[in-house]
Amino acid sequence: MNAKDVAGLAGISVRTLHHYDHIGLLRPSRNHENGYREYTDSDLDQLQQILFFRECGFPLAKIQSLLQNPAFHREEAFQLQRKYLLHEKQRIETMLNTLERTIKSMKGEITMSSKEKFGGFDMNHNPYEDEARKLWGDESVNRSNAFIQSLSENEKESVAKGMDDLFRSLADLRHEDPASDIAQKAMALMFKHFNQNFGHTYTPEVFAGVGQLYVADERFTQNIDRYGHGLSTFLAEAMAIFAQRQTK
Amino acid sequence: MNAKDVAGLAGISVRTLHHYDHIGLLRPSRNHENGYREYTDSDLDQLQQILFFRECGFPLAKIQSLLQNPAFHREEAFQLQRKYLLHEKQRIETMLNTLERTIKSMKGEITMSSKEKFGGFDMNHNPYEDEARKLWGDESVNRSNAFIQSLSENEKESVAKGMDDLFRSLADLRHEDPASDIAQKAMALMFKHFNQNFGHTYTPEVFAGVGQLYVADERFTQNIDRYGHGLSTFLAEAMAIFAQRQTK
DNA sequence: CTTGACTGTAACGCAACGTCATAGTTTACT
DNA sequence: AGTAAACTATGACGTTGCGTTACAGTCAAG
Repeated sequence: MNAKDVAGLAGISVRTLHHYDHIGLLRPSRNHENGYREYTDSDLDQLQQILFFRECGFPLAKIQSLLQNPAFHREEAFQLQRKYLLHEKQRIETMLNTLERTIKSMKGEITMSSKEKFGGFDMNHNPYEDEARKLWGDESVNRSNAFIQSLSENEKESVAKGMDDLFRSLADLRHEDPASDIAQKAMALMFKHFNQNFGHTYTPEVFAGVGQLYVADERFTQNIDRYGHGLSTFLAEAMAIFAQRQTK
Repeated sequence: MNAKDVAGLAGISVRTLHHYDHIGLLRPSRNHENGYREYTDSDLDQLQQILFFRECGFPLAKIQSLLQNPAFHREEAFQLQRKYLLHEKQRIETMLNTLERTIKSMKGEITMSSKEKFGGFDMNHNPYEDEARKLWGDESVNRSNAFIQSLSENEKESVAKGMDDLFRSLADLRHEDPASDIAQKAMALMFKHFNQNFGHTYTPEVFAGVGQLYVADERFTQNIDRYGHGLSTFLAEAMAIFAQRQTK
């Protein structure tokens, strides 16, 4: 799908897509002949996420770090966005109330205090940023997450892409033996996927480190286990075994 | 009332008030001793209007020109804002729908077309700008409105302030003889008010010209007559008589 | 009478694009 | 086939609506 059609679909401008590409928020693949942008269905899903978060008032940079975070969980994101939209709806209803009361007070039917006249305007601090931080962390998580830190800005962008799919496809394996053939083959794929997304700067040691992070940091544990109970423990072990076998 | 309290009331920052003062959108009076800003109740009403329009997505410059326009009508503005808020509420409900369907489609319960995934995002062209233009015009009206054009930017700001009150207080006079004492005294007050708000660049001839504009341009006619049927005609005559008596 | 909270202006900074300008590409139509 | 119209890409600068210092005067409390 080309940029123009995507823009039309999503109700945004082509320039906006260029911008998101430029800052690394949404990097579509390119037609190798002419360099034109080509958006896949997965890109569209990402764009939807981006626009939802944008609607919730998140700055693009924060959206980027959220989507990049390995602990990011799509359904949880949707629930957060739902909360925000319900809150917004409430605010708008308050403003409608304020409006109608203001009209009445103009006509002298009622009187309004100064405070009342601004009911619904206060949209200053959305608690959603904080909540998002609690859910997926941001700098603090990234700081503990040394291997992400080691990446250049240019490499960071595509980390989260496919993370969701990955965990989901791995969920069914969690009752297998971490050392089993099938589990280890999956780890090989995961390693490959990580390396592709992290720009080939990925050693088996770091890979195992991430596995440890999955059980050590409960934010990761909780989110990963949502794909299947015990998945994080399984992954930690399987990743460790994989790394061990790689290095010797 | 000082800036800090106003900001707290309206849920905005003091810097925002400074900004609105700077661009001439809301110029409070000053404490002559120390130059501190002092907001009257009327200023608060103006601020409420500004915030409503801002909420509707109007750029500050357009808000300014709207509020400046002599044909501006407060209740009509409220109705327009009400329309917008209802539209917004609708849009949010659509997005909530999109969200819930997306979650379901994620779980494989349903399938969604690409178009569906972006339901509710298109908030590109709000028809409210156009509607506002139809209601009160903008450049086109200002252009026909030569006396406004002749003013410096610095003088323009406070034009609309009190316009509403003025028309309302004049409405009851519309059945009087335009040449009567009471009518002419009202015209004297109106002339004074205009001069104060237009920065003393106001001659009786221009004053009469404005009166002609009130009956010549139906946008003015319609809006003014909303304060009382026949008010525009009455004003045109009374203003002409007043001007005539002033010049000889 | 000093300290701290508050006020002012001025100036730069910033996010998220809009808006050219310039140039290669594809489509549509003679 | 030729050519105009429509689309694409990449800079690069412009714009809106404030946030954020920086620096200075002012006022209330101890």
